[in-house]
Formats: sequence, structure tokens, C-alpha cells
Amino acid sequence: MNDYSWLRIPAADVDRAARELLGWRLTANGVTARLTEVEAYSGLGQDPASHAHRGMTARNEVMFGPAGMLYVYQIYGMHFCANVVCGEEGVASAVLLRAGEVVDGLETARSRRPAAKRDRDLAAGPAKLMQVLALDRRANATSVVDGGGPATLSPPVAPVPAAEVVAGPRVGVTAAHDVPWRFWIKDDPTVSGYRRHAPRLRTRS
DNA sequence: TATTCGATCCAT
DNA sequence: TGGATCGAATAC
Repeated sequence: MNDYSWLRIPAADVDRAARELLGWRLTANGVTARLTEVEAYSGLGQDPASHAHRGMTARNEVMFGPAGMLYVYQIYGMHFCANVVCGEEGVASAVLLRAGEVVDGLETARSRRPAAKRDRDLAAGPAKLMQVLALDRRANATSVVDGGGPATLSPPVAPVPAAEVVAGPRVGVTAAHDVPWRFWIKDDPTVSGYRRHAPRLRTRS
């Protein structure tokens, strides 16, 4: 049985769970992706970028549940993104799965992402990752640690050295740009490109 | 009940 | 850089 105890790390240290998640593999519907980019969201009510910042709602209810569950939400009316719920029950910390490298089921992955020009683009974004794994809202509130859900999380083939992990600001969030809770594997080509949410500031007058 | 807008992606 | 597209969250 795999050791998932680190997923239950206290919410104050959810960034450590995010770092740990890098290199782990998510398998669903015939495709396996090695996670290369993630983002941590605190459940302590002090993270304005978290979907749970204003308390429990029908959408974010899963975030308050046990660690190891998927919190899947729809965005822009057409895409789905997934978080792995972390921490103790009652506290809504979670880690958004932002990108991965397809390491198994390559042909299936390609067929699911016709827009991808290169293999490295197959899962280079949170919604692309979901598309490659053929996961949608039906995966919400399912477990990735008990083998009973559509997706399963398994340990890295080779652990990612701490020196290979880079931290930076989270992508697309409208608040807390300053918190460096986006983590990715250094120089990995499957990491999604960073674009700040706000209109670009003029750097040249 | 009405309106707003997003933890995105893709083509232009 | 803008358009697609819709439901949850917030305003009324």
C-alpha cells in the first residue's frame, strides 16, 4: 500500500504537500501523467485565492472533507480542473494539479488532445491534464488513494530532488499574487506557461 | 431572480 | 488579444 500520510499534513504546511506531489503519477482511463506543476491553496481562511476562502458552499464542500479526495470544478463554462484535498477534515486546504508529463497511454492522450502540437503540450495546463485523463465533474469527490475512484495516485518512479523544485507566484489568480505557492519541476518542458491574470503592465513608455 | 465573471484554452 | 460558454457566487 502506498504511503499517503503526507497528504494529511496540517493546512499551514500545505505547500509541503504540494512539493511532495511533484513527480507522483496520476492514472485514469488508460493514461498516466507524471505531475510536473502544482499550486497550493490554504484552508485557513487567509488565502483570498482559495475557492473556500468565503466558507463552505455546494461547490467547494469536498475541500472540507478528508485528504485524498478530488475537488473538481468547472471553469469558463467549458473546462475542468482538479485539486487533491489535503490536511485534516474540516480545513479546506488543497493542491491544484496544473500540469503533467504523459508517461503512459501516449496514443490515447494524443487522440484526446488534437489541439496539442507536441507531446509536451498534451497536459501542459490544469484543464489539459483533465482532458488527457478524460476526467470531468463526475470525478469530483472521488478518492485518488483508495483505488475506488476513476483516478489513482501512485508514487514517483524516481523522487524529485528538492533542488529541482522551483517556486513562484500562482497562475491566473486575482488575489495574492505575492504568495509563491506554485511549484514546478525545474526546466521541465511540460510546465504550463506563466501568465499573470491582470493586464500586463507597460514596461516601456 | 438577475447579473457578473472566472485557479483556461485556442486561434488570431 | 479576444472569444467561447455556463454555473456558482454575489448583487439586488
